Parts: sequence; C-alpha cells; structure tokens
Amino acid sequence: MVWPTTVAELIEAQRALAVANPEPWRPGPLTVGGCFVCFPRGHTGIGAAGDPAWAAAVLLADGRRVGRYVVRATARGPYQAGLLALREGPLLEAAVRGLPRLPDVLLVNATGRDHPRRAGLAIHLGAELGVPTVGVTHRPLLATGEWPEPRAGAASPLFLEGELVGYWLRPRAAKRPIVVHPGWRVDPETALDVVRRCCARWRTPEPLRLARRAARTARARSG
DNA sequence: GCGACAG
DNA sequence: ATCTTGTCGC
Repeated sequence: MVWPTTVAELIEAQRALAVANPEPWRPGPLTVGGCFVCFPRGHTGIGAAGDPAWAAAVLLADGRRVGRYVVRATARGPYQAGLLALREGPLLEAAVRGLPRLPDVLLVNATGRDHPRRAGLAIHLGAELGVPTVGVTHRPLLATGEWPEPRAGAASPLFLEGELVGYWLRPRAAKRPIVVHPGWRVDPETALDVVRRCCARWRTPEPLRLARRAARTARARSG
C-alpha cells in the first residue's frame, strides 16, 4: 500500500478505512511506541509541501526506552483539518519503521474515528503499518462531550453523531484533560487503558513525550 | 456565504 | 504545529 498524494486519493482511502473491519486487538504484555513530527521554530500557519520537518519514534518495553529513531524529513503538503495524512503520514511511517522492531501498540498525535469520514491519521497509520494504534490529541476534531471531574485518571465520553469515538482523559488532577482516540484495531476502552498506563508521571503519555523530545532535540541540533 | 476544524 | 509569561517543583 502507498500513501495517497492527492485529496481525492486520500478521501477514497479514508472511506475504505471507515468500513474496514480488522480483528480487534487485545492488550497483553505491551511494548508501546510513540511517534511525533515537529516543524521549525517560528513556523506558523498551515504550511506547504517541502516544509522542513523532523520525525521521531520511540519504543518502550516495561516503561523503559529500548528503541529510538529520528529522521530529518520534508512535509508532503499543507496542514488541513481532516487531511493530516497528506502532510505527516509518510513521515510518521518512516520514523516508526526505523525502530528496531514494531511496537505492540503505537501512540499517534492524531484522531481516529473523530473525523469527517471516521478515518483520522491514527487509524490510517495503523492500517499502513499493520500495528494497533491509539490517537492522543489536545482537543477533539469534531466530537463533543463534557470534561471529566478534576481527579487523576477521570475520563468522560466523546460522541460524534451518537457514536462513542473517544474519551477525555485527565492524566493529572489539576490540569487540562487530553483526548484519547481508539485507532486501528483498538476499541475505546482499550485505548483508554493503554493511555492510562503511559501517564504514570506526566500529562503527556510517556511514548509521545519521548518522541516529541527526540524530534525537537534533532531540530535544535540540525537547524 | 462564513466560520469551524487533529497537527 | 509554534508562540508567550509566569510559576511551581524536583
């Protein structure tokens, strides 16, 4: 399979992903991956194809980092809500494929079913890699729901046209909640379970935090 | 027609 | 995504 390069191709791929019915994945002993793309400091707006970028992925086993890969890359297009795969999809795939092995489950900075065609980048990247995925974002794309109570670990459902598409989750009692999105082969409750296990120390799940740090460190070193 | 709208 | 200022804590 190849990443779509045009809006029409991506929309067609998203429609297929929305009705795909992969075998549900159940968490056993976990290796958890995280991946992240950053852009130059001072970068603003939606950008364009050719923007410099840094993509990183990390692999954690028993909470310890056992793999890391960072690659200098180039954005494939501008950012447009609902079409994030056109900008970051191939970059994230390249970062994850650079790991010593694929994770049991991968955390992605993107939505899943919370998407105009129910096929956000977390789902798309998981399908592409053949790896179960969970999306984590700062806010929903289209879904709505009340914030959970200010207690660490509290969660509340997010709905899109009547469908449960994810959860608000508060990793830290006093701080803003994050959004947890079931991705490829992952149901909402499993997604929540995976992310909770990764938030022992920080608001941002550890695999995403380490991938973000790795990408930004590379950016600082290579301008 | 206009604003909203993951990163 | 990135920016901004102070603030709290290890």
